[in-house]
Amino acid sequence: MNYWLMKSEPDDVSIDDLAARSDQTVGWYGVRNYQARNFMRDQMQLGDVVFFYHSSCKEPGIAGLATVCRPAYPDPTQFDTASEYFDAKSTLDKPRWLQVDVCFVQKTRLLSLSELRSHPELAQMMLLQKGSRLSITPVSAADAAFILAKLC
DNA sequence: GCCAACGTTGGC
DNA sequence: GCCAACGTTGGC
Repeated sequence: MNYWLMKSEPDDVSIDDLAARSDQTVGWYGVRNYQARNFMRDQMQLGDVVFFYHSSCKEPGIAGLATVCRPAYPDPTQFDTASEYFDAKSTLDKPRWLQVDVCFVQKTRLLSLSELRSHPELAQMMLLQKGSRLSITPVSAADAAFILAKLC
């Protein structure tokens, strides 16, 4: 089992939005970065733990926990000409972009980015590296345990 | 709104 | 294959 940090803009999908869905599940659409896609394609497994991170907002940070409840499959928005995520270079038999489904586990207190940075134990987290912009990053088991302890 | 850092594109 | 120009991310 692996641990991941996945960024979502709360104006788009927040942890509350996820909790409010009838199936408490969301397809993680819109990833248009190859490295992030490859994490989903090659490494994400059913049951992996997801730290649900709110980005591009007033208080960026970890806002809840989720789990991977469907492994990678084609992101439907790449075929939707009305979508901002439409990709003309993608075809049905050769889709470029993938998504996983993520299922709500629980909302947590907000563990802010500044608080994450304040812990030297987490200094090597990919999220915290200078210039890191990836929307999906792996979290080591040790870092995950540390974060989970801080969330409770 | 600014801007640093990174990713992608496309001409050569 | 190089690399300049451009686009995007995302914290501040």
